[in-house]
Amino acid sequence: MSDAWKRAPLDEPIPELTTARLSIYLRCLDQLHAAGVEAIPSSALARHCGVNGALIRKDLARFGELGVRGVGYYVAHLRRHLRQILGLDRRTAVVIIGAGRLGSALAGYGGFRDDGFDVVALFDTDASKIGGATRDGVPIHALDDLPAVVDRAAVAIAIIAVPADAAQDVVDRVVGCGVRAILNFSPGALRVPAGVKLKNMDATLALETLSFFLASGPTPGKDT
Amino acid sequence: MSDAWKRAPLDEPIPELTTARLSIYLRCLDQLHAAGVEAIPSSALARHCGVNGALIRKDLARFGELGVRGVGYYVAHLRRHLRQILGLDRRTAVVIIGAGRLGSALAGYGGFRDDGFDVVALFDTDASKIGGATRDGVPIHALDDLPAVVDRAAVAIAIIAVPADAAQDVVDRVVGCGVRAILNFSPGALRVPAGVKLKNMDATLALETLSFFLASGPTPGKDT
DNA sequence: CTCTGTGAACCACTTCACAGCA
DNA sequence: TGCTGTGAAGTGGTTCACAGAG
Repeated sequence: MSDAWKRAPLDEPIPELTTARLSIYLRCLDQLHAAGVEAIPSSALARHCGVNGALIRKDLARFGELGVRGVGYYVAHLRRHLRQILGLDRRTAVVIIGAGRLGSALAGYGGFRDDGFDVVALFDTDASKIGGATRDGVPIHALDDLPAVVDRAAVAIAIIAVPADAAQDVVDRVVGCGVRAILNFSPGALRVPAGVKLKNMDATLALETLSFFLASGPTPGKDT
Repeated sequence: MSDAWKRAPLDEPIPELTTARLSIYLRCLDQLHAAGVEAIPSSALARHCGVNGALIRKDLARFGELGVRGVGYYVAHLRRHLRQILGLDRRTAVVIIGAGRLGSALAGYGGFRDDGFDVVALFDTDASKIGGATRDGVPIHALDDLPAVVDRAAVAIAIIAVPADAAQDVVDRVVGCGVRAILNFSPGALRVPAGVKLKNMDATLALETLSFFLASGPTPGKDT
């Protein structure tokens, strides 16, 4: 029974719901920082981003004693800390597979760049697109060039924006290049080996969820 | 198979996680149906879509006794039933607010139509776009015409694809037109009144989650 | 026999409540 | 005093295990 149990970073796994909230806290803090707020108690931050105060404290306490008793959390300090925890204190290279409409739209979205993510290239199998670039100047490569680009640009994340029937093959190739984080926009389930993180953004699934809500007599429910 | 299915205990609310899984089950069933499978036990369906068999039985049992003991579930029958539960047995009119790159890309995505969702119009405030149409022939209206179109086409779902700083205002207008289901692609939290279902598809949030995974020593975890 | 439907156990996350520090 | 950090209680969803229908 040891007494000195330091709240060292990551001694136990962090629930994904917690990490999603960290991003939300960070956005609130950005606003507060811009508004010149220096410190804020969990209760006020909670009201600001619509969650329970105790939950914020528990979430943050996982990463050390970030707060100050009697005061709350120093905005600038916590902001810096969260950015570091989320890996936003450095830039991350991202590739998009599929230079169709969705892939091109995502490549041109400035929100990613502002957040530390650089879309360094798109990939496609359409010969008429290969060698070109999007309207924003992001080059479009042949899918076969993926390993070389991933290696050269130290790509950490791949975004999948290809038709459903090509998605699994693309994922396999991406994983084969050593990419361990994938954001998938295509519908349907994809398999990835252990150690690779796959996050799905399935718009069709979301529409069906809304359709169910409408079909089953709109009962007031929580939003997501 | 008898049509004498009992009206399920819909007296208690259905968890959203359950409804998301219903969509997944349905997709599996579509494949099985195409493959000519007539009936399938929960254990096999479970393996097929990567969840626990008991969970499938619990999910489905909420809507009545859909299975047959000793046999499993009849594919065609269950498929029809799930489509009805999810409200996919009829077509649903959808509008997209924001005729930028993302909005246009979504308007042209055939997957929605195949699933029963018709994108009937886009809306924008850019005068140079208003009165035109997307490459797929979907008309682009002025945002001020929203109430008229929603009314005329019986629009049930709105997709938000506008910049973050315009999102809340757009949502308020959409809700004001009587639309009670919203799919939001813009980052940040939005407020909707009770009785309106809001579903967020925040790509930046997803990228940050992946970034956290990469930053905190990729521990093998479940995918989403 | 096989497989569903379901109570009970289990587990994960959230909220409550309060000791303790500034 | 006001607030954080945290054990304890509460909540909700998943898995287990089995009675019972076909």
